[in-house]
Order: sequence, then structure tokens, then C-alpha cells
Amino acid sequence: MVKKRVTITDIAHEMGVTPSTVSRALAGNTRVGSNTRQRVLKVAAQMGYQPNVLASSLRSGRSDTIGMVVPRINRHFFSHVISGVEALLNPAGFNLLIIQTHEREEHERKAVHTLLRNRVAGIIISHSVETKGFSHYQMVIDEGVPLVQFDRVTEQIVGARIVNDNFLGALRSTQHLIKNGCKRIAHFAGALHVNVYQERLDGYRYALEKAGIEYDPSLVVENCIIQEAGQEAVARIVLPKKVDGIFAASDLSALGAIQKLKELNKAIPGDVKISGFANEPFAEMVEPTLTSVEQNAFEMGNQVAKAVIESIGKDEPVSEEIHIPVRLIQRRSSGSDALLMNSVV
Amino acid sequence: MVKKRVTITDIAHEMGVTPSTVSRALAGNTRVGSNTRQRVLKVAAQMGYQPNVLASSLRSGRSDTIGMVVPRINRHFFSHVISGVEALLNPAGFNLLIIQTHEREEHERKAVHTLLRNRVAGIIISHSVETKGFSHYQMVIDEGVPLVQFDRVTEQIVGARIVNDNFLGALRSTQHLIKNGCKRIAHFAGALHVNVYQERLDGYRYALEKAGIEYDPSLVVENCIIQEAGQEAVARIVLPKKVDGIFAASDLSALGAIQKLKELNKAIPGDVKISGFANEPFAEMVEPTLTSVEQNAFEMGNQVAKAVIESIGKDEPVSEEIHIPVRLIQRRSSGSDALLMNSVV
DNA sequence: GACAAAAATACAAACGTTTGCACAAAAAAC
DNA sequence: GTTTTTTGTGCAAACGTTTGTATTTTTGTC
Repeated sequence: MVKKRVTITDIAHEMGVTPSTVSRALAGNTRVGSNTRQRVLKVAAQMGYQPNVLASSLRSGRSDTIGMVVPRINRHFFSHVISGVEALLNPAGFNLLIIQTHEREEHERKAVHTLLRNRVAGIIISHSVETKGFSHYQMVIDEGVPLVQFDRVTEQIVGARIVNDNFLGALRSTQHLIKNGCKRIAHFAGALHVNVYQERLDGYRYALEKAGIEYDPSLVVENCIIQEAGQEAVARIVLPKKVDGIFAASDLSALGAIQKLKELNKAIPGDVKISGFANEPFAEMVEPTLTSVEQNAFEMGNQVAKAVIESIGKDEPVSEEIHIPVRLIQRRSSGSDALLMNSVV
Repeated sequence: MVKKRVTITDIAHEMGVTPSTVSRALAGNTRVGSNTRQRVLKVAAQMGYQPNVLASSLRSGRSDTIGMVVPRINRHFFSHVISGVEALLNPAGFNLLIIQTHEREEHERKAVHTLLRNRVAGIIISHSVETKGFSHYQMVIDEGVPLVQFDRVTEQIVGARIVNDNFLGALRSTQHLIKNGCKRIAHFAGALHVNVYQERLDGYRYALEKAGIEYDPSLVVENCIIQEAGQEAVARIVLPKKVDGIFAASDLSALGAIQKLKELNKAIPGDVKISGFANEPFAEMVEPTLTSVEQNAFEMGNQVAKAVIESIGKDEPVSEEIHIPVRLIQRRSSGSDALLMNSVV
């Protein structure tokens, strides 16, 4: 039933030439006559020839697929990075093999091996939140496969890193709360061994320092990036400690805080001003609308793609770090009503 | 610089056996002695061996990658379907090669060819909105590659189809508006050559018919699935025609309508009741919260994965159609305040 | 028309596996 | 102790390309 797939040899026999000629004709090699080339192209088309990428890659040692490892595909941020990567990679003739880790270190390790087995031309990765060891990347380096990290990165691995300007985003966000009158600002942080959350904490602290506000560690809530954690932190920290501002490292925990505060009849931004991070789509839907730091995920994807294409050319990896600018979007939760005031930082 | 990758032959030489023995040992073939198997495994591990999938697939004619073609990765619905597919496919030993079409028919055609060239074991597809011709799938059928369609499907292609129960969702949604008192219900439709939008229109019409309300074609707005279109439709249809209910085929156009109506000081659900489709995350954030039809994207992904794994086994495709149940989520925009009233349909 | 140079094509090996078949050694059967 | 069966390996071809080298054909020069 299954029609035999047509190969380069089939075309060659059909035309009475040799497979090598067909191969060269299809590859556009100049050493084949221009009328034979035309004929080859025509016969190939009418026989419905589809080159066998496996055979081609095996023989040539080149691959046109790039592996991408992300914590989760169905997160707004990651799906947009993927989209940005594809936008540049596809026109360049590359395809994307995508694997999710579901935030599990073991899955990450397996994913990397899978990609190596598939002989990908390069690997793009954003580490799972669990990941603390990076020894499984030695093999990637050893085999000379370019490795580009994005968003959640580590300096322990050589190669390009594309990151958001978390520090600046956190700094501007916190300064904005201060400017709007906050004196006691809590920070809903993430897991601090992850660079992005550490950098946001750093930006927060630096803003306090510059404003002459003493840093109070008891106002920092670690692992507070989901909705429920935000709700819980309101009861446990925000109210007891008489906090008047929250800088959340995640929009979700900011949302949780908003919900809980409304439930307890606290005014936002009257009693507590809030800003989040990531500018999730819901940020402009929630009541009150949520001030947040916008990350340009698509642009980040573009830069990632550029970096990986570049490093495929080189034989030695370079440890460049590219920062994608972020942007504070001021909305009502922090006491700014004017969307027009959006300040690009 | 680049270390040579270790092959099965390297292991064989190292151990003084033949490559075929190593191959069989790694494959768990029973025809190799159990202590040689142990030795092979150990040597392979310590040499850092990673099987070459390309060579393996080329020789065996089997592939462990499955191609997936979607309009856009970064849409809530599609990214969740992808996630659901991966959840079953990965444990089964398959990988996903994902390509976006950006709703372009030509990209879809190219994507399919790319997948065939990569000799994928199966293809999963949701058609672009532009796609009207399906001739490029003949080659997929001819080569015996299993093809599973989901969400946006056509009966012109043989093989499994996994779809939402759009008809029932639309029916229940419209009935719900009727029950809450609506007499003149507009429908914001999509492009009607796409099955999902046609089915939603059908469900809407059937609900009207059953309620004895005459169908008025002038209340159906085609190609109205984005925010701006929803806003525009309010001014052009909803107000002039004294509509008191809107069943939108998309949450986005429903959102647009809400915004415009609020802007014009109309009461929701007082003056106009609204329900959407897809239950996007923002549906429960917007003011008023938006009644919508929830699609179980992750479950759909699971079913898609199951279908593709199944059909890889068979040599003849079967044209089964699986309906994923939907669920009406009643919220305030349609005059239902009780989340508790969620009716499963 | 003979010869060199250039252009076009053919030959054959290689990429790293898998797998049918042959074969030897060990185990079982008589 | 011979024959049969079982078990474990080896041999070599094949998968569909690419590519270095060899060979043929064409073209140009005198």
C-alpha cells in the first residue's frame, strides 16, 4: 500500500545518469551542466521527490534542526520566545525540536541527551527552576554543539546568554513605587538561586538603598510567584507588617495579593500600591489594572535565534551576554492612571 | 577541538567485539549474552556514547519524531494542545518537531514538505485559516505517514480528527442567553469556511430555532474574532439593531464588545448580555467577568497523541472523529453571578 | 586534425546504524 | 560419543545521501 519513497537513485536511473550527478544538480553545484540540472529538477518534481534529511545529515555531518529546551511551552513568556526564535530560524532553513522540562532537572538532563542523539546543530535552553547542577552540559561543549541560554541562565556554562534586564526592571519598578509615596515596600521574590529572581531582588534593594530606605529582609517573601502564594503573603506579611507597597517578581503573585486585599476591603492603590513583573495579558484586565514590567519575549527570541545561528558558524564558543530592554508599564494598581505615562526604561 | 563523537564501532573496537554485537546489546536483543550485554552497557556509558538517531532511523526506516503544524505556538489554546501532546508523546519515546504556519496556506504546504523530508513518523495538524486546498496532503497519504487533524479539520483528508464540540458549546451558550431573557441575539462569527466557526454558527441557529426565535442573518457578523472587530460590530450592528445579547465565537471579540459598550455607558449584562468562546485566561479578569465556553485544550492534546500513536501501528488510516466535551462557564457578563452554577454540558 | 584545457559526468567510498544469514561453541538429547 | 538443538557472535549488505578522485566528453587553440 505504501508507495515506495523516491530516492535520488530512482531519479538517476530514470534519467540514465548517476546518483552523484543528481545530488549535485539538486544542490546547485556548478560542476553539473545547466541543461542536465534543469532536467533533474523537472524529473524530481514530477516524481514527487523529497530529499531524505536523515541520509543527508548523516553523510554531510550537518544538521538543520535546532533543539530548544524550555520549562513549559504553554506559558505566555516562553511561547512568545519560541515564536520569536522560529521567526528567524525558519527562514534561515532551520527547524525546531522543542522539549519541555516541566521544571524538572532530570527532564532537562534527558532532553539534552535526546537533542544530542538527534545530532542537532545547536541547543537553546532556559533552565528549569529545579536545576542546580550543570555537569550534563559538559558533553554538549565536548561535542562542539553551540549552546545558547536565555532568561534563566548560568555563567557556569560557556556560550551566549540572552537575558532580560531584570535588575533595571526591578529598580525602575521599585523606584516608581517609592516616587508614588511608598515607604515600606515588600518584595515577593522567586527562588533566589535562579538568576532572574536574584537580579530582581538586587534591583529592589538597590532602589531602596538609593532612596535611603533601610532594607528589611522580613519584607522579602521567597518562593512567592504563584497566585496562592501572593494571597497567603498578604495575610502573613503585608498586613501585619503595615506594608504600603508590593513589588512582586511575578504578575501572578501580584494578582493574588490584589484579590486578597480586595477581599479584606483594603484599597488599591490607596492603602497598598502594587507592581508586578512580566506584563501578563491579564495585567490590563484585572481590577485595578496592574502595573508591571514588560519583557519583550518575541525580541528575546529573535536575539536567541541570531546568537545560535552565529555560533553555528564559529568553532569556539564565546560567552557573550545580551540584555533585552524591559519597560515599566504604569497602571492603576500603583497609583498611576495614565497609560500615556508609560515610561520606557 | 571538537571531540570525535563515539560510535558503536568505537565501542566494538574497545571491547574486541563486532559492531553488530554492540548494536544488539544496546537494543536489548536477546541473542546476545547477558554478560557481554553488561560489559557493552558499561563501556558505552563510560565512553559517553550517544546513539546516532539519524543513522539508526535511516537504516531501520523507523523514526521517533512526530511533526506538528499549528497556526501559532503562542496562542493559549494551541500551546496547551501542544503541551497535552507532549505529555503523552515523550514518555512513549517520541519527540516533537513543531512548525508554525502563521495562518498562511503556503507556509502550511511548506511545513508538510519539511516534515516529510525529515521522515517523521506521523503528522499532527491544525489548518491555517487561509487553507482551502488540501491537495498537498496527497503525498502524506501516499507515503503512508499517519495524519491526525485537530480543531480546524477537514473531512477531505482521511485519518483521525480530534475536535471540540463546537456545536454543543454554541447551542448551550446561546440557550443560556435565551434563558436569561435575550430576545435579539447577535452572533460574532469567524471565517465560515473553517469548520469550528461554521459549527458555532450552526449551534447558535439551532438554539434560536428550538426557542422559536427567527434567525436574522443581519445579526451575524462574519470575521469577527479579534478585539477591534468586536468593538466595531457594537457600533455597526449591536446598537442600531437593538441587540440584547451577543454570542461571540471568540473571547477576544466579546472583550472588544464589552469595552465598547462600557465606553458608551451601556450596562452589561443589564442592556446587553454577552458570552464568548474559548475561556481565555482574561475571561475571569475582565469587568464584568465573561461567560465563555471552556475547551479542554490539554485533553485534546492527549487525545491527539493517543490517535497518532495508534495510527503509527496501523497500515491503513481510519477516519475516526473524536469530540472533546466543552463546558459553559457562566459569569457576570451574561447575567449569571454564580460561578457555582457552572454547568457541564 | 592533433592536442591541451576545461567542463561534465561517473565511480566508489563513506556517514553510523540495523539485520539476515552464516558459523562456531556450548548444551541437550539420544 | 555422536548428533541435534540452542545460544552467542561475526560477516557483510543495506539505508540514501555527499564528495574526493578518476574518467569521459566537449571546447578551444594552433
